[in-house]
Amino acid sequence: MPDIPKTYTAESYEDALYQRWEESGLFTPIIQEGVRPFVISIPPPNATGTLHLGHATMLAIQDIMIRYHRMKGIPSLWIPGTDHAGIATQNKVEKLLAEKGITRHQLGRPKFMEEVEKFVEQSRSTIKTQVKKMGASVDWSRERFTLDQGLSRAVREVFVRMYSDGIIYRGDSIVNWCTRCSSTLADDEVKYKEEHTKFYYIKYGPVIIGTARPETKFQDKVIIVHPDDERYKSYHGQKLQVPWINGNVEATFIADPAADPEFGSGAMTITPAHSFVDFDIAKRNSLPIISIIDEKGNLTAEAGEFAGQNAHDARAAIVKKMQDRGLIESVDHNYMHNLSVCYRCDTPIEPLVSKQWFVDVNKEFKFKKSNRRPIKGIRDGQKVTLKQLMRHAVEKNAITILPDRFNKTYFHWIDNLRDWCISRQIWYGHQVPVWYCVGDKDKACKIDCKEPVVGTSAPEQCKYCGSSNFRQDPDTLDTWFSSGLWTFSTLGWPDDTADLRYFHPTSVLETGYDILFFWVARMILMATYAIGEIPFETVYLHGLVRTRTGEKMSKSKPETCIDPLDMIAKYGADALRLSMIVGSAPGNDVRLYEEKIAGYRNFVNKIWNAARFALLNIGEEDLNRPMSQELKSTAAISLADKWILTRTQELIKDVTNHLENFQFSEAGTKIYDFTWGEYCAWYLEISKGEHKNLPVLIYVLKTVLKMLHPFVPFVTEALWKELNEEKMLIGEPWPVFQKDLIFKKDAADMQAIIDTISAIRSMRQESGIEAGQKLNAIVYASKKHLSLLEAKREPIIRLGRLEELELHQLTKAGDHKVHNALSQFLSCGIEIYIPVEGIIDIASERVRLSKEVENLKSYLSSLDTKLSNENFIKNAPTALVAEQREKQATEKEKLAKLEKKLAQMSV
RNA sequence: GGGCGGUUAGCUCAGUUGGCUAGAGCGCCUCGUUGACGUCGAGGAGGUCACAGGUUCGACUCCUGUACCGCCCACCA
Repeated sequence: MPDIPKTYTAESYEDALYQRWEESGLFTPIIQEGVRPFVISIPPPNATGTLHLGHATMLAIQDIMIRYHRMKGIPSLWIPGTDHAGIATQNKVEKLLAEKGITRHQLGRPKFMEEVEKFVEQSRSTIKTQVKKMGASVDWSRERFTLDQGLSRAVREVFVRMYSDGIIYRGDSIVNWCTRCSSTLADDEVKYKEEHTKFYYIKYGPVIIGTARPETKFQDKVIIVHPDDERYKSYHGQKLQVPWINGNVEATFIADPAADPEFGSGAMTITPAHSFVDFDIAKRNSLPIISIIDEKGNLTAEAGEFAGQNAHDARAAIVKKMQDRGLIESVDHNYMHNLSVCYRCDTPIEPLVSKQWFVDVNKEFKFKKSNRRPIKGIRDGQKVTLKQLMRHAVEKNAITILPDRFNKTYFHWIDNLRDWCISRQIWYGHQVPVWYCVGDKDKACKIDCKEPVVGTSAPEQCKYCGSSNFRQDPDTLDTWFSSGLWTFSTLGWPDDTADLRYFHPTSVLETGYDILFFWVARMILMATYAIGEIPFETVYLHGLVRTRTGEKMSKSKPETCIDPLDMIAKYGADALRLSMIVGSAPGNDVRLYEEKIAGYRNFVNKIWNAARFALLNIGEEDLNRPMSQELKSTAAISLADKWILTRTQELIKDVTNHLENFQFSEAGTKIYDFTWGEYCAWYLEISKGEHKNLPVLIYVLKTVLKMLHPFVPFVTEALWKELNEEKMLIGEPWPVFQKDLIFKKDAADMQAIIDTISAIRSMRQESGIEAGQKLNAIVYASKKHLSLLEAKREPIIRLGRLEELELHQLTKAGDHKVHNALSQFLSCGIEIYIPVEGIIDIASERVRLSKEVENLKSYLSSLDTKLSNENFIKNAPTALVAEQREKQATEKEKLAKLEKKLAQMSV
């Protein structure tokens, strides 16, 4: 008999098990031509530090999918990796340096980069450890990092292609500028914060204009009015002199629909260089764009005497001057507006015009079709825009988004998408693959050869002046530019590798809904553009992990913020995994707290003990005996065996279906209920009293362990070893539904026994009979049931805690009187009486009985009305009608018996 | 302003083609040393499925509207 501890202590098994898995090589799939693989690219965690519960969630869900498919015998690849996360990582390192009083500028670019790389190396190894702690069965041999040589090559390749297709361009455009990061930000890297501020109404010649930012108004020179606004129709195109902050300016009236006649005076001035809306108006009307604020946040020469001052700080003085000049009409002191701030550092965003690199999402180019798994519906060489491609991929169902409500969000995002600013003025990242000739020292370049040279590597010689001195563009690319390539750059693209050919497109992209735009959409853009394939077939979006009260978890609130590593140390990775899977629906946020994890730890321990008990009954020789044949041999098989075998087959069907349909919570719940509520609570309990059928016991245990494995890989693998299995569970085949192990009738019979025992237990306790008190039970049943009950006499007595069990055949008259007894009438026709004379007060039983009669009556009346409704009979499925009829009959019979019984008690 | 989601037992949540007297875990109450498990076992209380209409033989489930909570997008000078 194996010596197994009474409780499962996760920490003494997990690391060793993970190591065994790794050493087994099973994390690395074997390419089988002709078999479609199952592939997940991990959403690469940022190389900024540690994993949080969001990562734990994604690891749990993805590991379930990977392990399931691996067990099904499908080559399953899960590629791990990390993202360099340019801005986030640079900020982090800058903060660390600031603690030592050092700035990145003091260090200089090369030294600073060394610091970053040191930090990142550390961080990446921490992340790797944590991924292992979760039990994630990723293929470490294919681990990638967005700054790897290969991936960097992919980045340059895409950049060059896009540039030559005219999709990437360099231009002066309005961008979100973070003055602290000294960098641009993409539109979706800007967050909004509500803020109270002053709102100024200012006289501008004949009109009153409103603004919250008077410091940007120095060069406002046009008055925009709506073309249809009758008040201003005669002014269109007129010029006039207007007294302004630093003297008079010449103002022009321009008609443009952007002006809302209902708002204020219906007229407005514009500041094209510092407002996205105004910039568009200026472009439409070919108006000059004058920068008032520079990249440090200071006022430019255009501000006259205020030049050089910080724009925000100068506001008061500027307002003062306006006031002195009589320009201020009024001030609203309680104006609410949304302040835009940097999503990384919370600094207010300054929209300004700057020379940057953009991806044009509306520019047509010739689509290049993949020759392996091309997107349907678009021809090779067809002219398309990136927007159209992104829309097409999802609209035509090449990509399925789950839950599907996110389709709408996705389309809305695409429709409002503007050109993507991809250059960043930070140091950490892929440097823009663009060079500029600087000429030679002795022979300064006379020809104007300053045009950008774009290429995958530095140019050798300037085609104009022959110089080989080039300066690479100092900017780096948006992090999402490289992570957008993730599904195929990790497989070796731009080379035509075996991996790329076999594993792309990937199967499922599983991630949080919060990065649908940041990342998911960008991957669709990049894959469809660069290789003419979709990056993945299904997008599964999980919700955010929140605190018990629904707040976002934040490290600044340690009392509610849960660290996955702490939980793993305390409850085990299996428990943590379950707590994030069961009871959560896709796309919905999950509230997590410690008791929940503790609950699943209890379940993990239950699994352990279920196996432990089985093992206490199984000898070594039994374990090692092949016994698949004996399973079906009728000689040794009992009713309980047939029942549990049937239930097991049904479970295989259910769990497999749910997993195929991404219903992880449902699948988990089903195995949980089966393991605890059927296998342990009934099958094992009943087996204690009778001759054990070892083949069935072992078969069911192993089958359940297999199905549990994707959810709780550690405890199941540990037990698998105790079962003397040589191979590891991770590589076992997924259970297959076997029709010949379904015993429908026997299963129903067993259910009748279970119901009988439950009824006895419930009667005892409801009447407040002491647990130690042994009782007699008198049971009436049909001939068929009688032999069943006879056969299961032992468990009924034991589990019902009876002294004696009297069995009688039910007579047609049903006239058996058992005086002063508790009674229960089961739907299957079994009648149970427990004489309680001298044990309890019979009056309370009367009360209980009448309550039950009332219940039954109201239920029956609802059935009656339903069945007397012609339309129900006509329209409802016949099976349902039959079922309801049957129910009506049995419940009617039951009611008659209950009423009779109640009458007998009135003595 | 536009869009999306939530509202089911005291708490946290399941409930996917509309068809069982609506389920689970935790908590609560009563009880328990039965050959694995007290990280256990038995039983129980507790819900007009937010509200109001509608469609349907039938609605927690579909439609319309309302209220409250939350999220996303846009951002009115």
